[in-house]
Amino acid sequence: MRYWLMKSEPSEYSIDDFARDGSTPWFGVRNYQARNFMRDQMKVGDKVLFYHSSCAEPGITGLAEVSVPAYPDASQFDRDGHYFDPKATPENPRWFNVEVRLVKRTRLMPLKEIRSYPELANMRILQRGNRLSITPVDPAEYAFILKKL
DNA sequence: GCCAACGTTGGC
DNA sequence: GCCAACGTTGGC
Repeated sequence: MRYWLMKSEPSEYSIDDFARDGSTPWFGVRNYQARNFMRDQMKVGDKVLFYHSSCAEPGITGLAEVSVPAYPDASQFDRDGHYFDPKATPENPRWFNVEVRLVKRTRLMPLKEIRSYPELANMRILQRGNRLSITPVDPAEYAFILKKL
């Protein structure tokens, strides 16, 4: 089993939206590395830290898990949508998404707090210039965060 | 709103 | 295949 951190801008999709929906397709990822994680590595049952980014208080705010393995992201075929990709076809899809299920809301663990723990110093999200919206999390890091939540 | 960091695009 | 230009991300 693997562990992941998935970023979402609360103005796009917040923990409240997630709690309302229960589960959601993680569509709209348009970065090859993040796509490859979903398509090639993420398995049902993998644990996910749900993270609010680009907002007043960025941080971890929920625990989730992969509920459906990757399949072609429907939004790439929607001509009128924001995520339309003219180079993608149903025969040759370019983008994929998994689905994730919210396991539980947690208190907000702010980015500042994450940064304060030496145990978490190697997390991808803390590295300079990191912009990946989906990053692998070390099992020990995940366990440490669980304990602190 | 600013700006550093990074990915992608496209001309050559 | 190089690399400058451009767009996006995301913390502050």
